[in-house]
Amino acid sequence: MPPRSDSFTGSVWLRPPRAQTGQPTLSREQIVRAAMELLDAEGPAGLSMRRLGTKLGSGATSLYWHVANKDELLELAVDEVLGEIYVPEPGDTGWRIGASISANGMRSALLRHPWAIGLLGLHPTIGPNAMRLGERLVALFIAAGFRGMALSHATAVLNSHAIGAATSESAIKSALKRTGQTYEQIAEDVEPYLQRLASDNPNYEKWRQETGPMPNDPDQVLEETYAFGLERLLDGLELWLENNTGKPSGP
Amino acid sequence: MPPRSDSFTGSVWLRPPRAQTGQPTLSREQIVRAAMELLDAEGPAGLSMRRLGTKLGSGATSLYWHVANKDELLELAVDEVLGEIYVPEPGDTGWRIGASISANGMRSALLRHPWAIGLLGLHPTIGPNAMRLGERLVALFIAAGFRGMALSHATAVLNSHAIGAATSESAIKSALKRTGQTYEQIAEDVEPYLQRLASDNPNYEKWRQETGPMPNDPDQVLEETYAFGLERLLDGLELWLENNTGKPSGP
DNA sequence: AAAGCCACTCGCACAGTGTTCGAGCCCACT
DNA sequence: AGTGGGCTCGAACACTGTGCGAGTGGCTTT
Repeated sequence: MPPRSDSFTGSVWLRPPRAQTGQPTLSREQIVRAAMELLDAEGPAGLSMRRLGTKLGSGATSLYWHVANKDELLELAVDEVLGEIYVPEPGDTGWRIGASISANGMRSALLRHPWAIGLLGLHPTIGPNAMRLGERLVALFIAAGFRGMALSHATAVLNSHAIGAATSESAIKSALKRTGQTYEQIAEDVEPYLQRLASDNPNYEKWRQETGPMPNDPDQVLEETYAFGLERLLDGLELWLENNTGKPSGP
Repeated sequence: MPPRSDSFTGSVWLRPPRAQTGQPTLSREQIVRAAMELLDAEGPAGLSMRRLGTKLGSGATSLYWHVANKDELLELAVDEVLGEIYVPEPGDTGWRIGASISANGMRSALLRHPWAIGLLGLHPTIGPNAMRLGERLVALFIAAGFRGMALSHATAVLNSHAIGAATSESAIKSALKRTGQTYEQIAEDVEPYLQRLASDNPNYEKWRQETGPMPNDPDQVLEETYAFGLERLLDGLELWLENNTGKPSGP
């Protein structure tokens, strides 16, 4: 595999595929799939080229024929994650529901593969699955009435919300998973630290009173938080549509 | 430094500080600051314990007296990034402006230190700076009229937007920086790939027509995208306030 | 049928990583 | 004067990503 050039031309997505004869024992798809399994099972630390090689029953360096380097492998894996997201066609539902389904899909795909979250900021997501996702969303928002730059912005903010929410959620879930503790146990551990901080931060007590005691099902709360934000965001987009286009927001 | 236990009690933030005598040549603050400089200058790959040691004129393993491990060092660095964010007091401005300033601050802090973005999903941000940030935002939103769970959700969605937007922005900026190309050059490189994809994705052409030609100042466009989303989000929150509290949104 | 090309695999080696361990230093307190 | 402990550090271990060059097998061309 030729070394990735410094110019963008060397990107996985632009590089022409390799010629092929016979039936190679390894394939790029197979490698990416196996890498995802390792990542899902053991997190980013669980993926090394050597382990991936042995998992595939081949030498570690054989992988480099099919993939330029580990970075590129991860880029491919991220696009595969995005491939799991379903976005409805404009005719199927109204834009609000379509957008919700899309954002929900992105959030849950990222939570299913939390290792992908930390990779999103590294390379622009321009793989085929990312593009398909983008184009579907654009179709949805065109049908809603968005035009010009607002179209681009609207799709971007929807994805941003899903990514940001998934990031925050993943942080908490990873702590729960890592320590193996329940939410209550952690709350108990953190309590004295919070007490100490509360003296510096007067509003903190008020906040705790407002939100009440820590719930024992964090998953549900996290989902509520995400859903609340999504509804507010969609409300804001709808409002913009009403004020900036002749028609109301549509069916 | 005692090894980080698996329970949450072992977290940097909960562990009692070390006793101290004499004047040690190294300090935790110094180490974190130096680490941030390396990260800012050369990205995540630029930070190794050995390099950090030599930068501080000390042995690499000396660092382990002040910091449990590299992971914890990064956790400290992330909180330091959050410490750069200014959030106004409720009395200073209306809640909308205050929230905007806060979100802008988070976005720019993350863009100043892009390495922090990928770390946000790893551990919950409960460092002192993160807490101060949260409490300030809570104060702002209490003044706005948010109560109960909605208070918590509103602060969360604001941060999520900033994080998500910074993630997407950072992805693009890192590509520009890495290749050293201009936006136009990259667009030219990617063009044939896009043409190929366009045949599968019919709406893609429509999208390009809508958004027009690629602008030569991506920074401005990215900022616009972020700002558009923020305004929509704040609109949505304001709408919620109007429908769920007696008072209007306030001054 | 022979020859050669080329897709593909892989062992070795290199430079570098995070982290542990134990030895040591030197200051503060008894 | 002596001892404890905060603090530093060198050596070592297991492991990482990856370049290089040799090797192998099947297809294509002569």
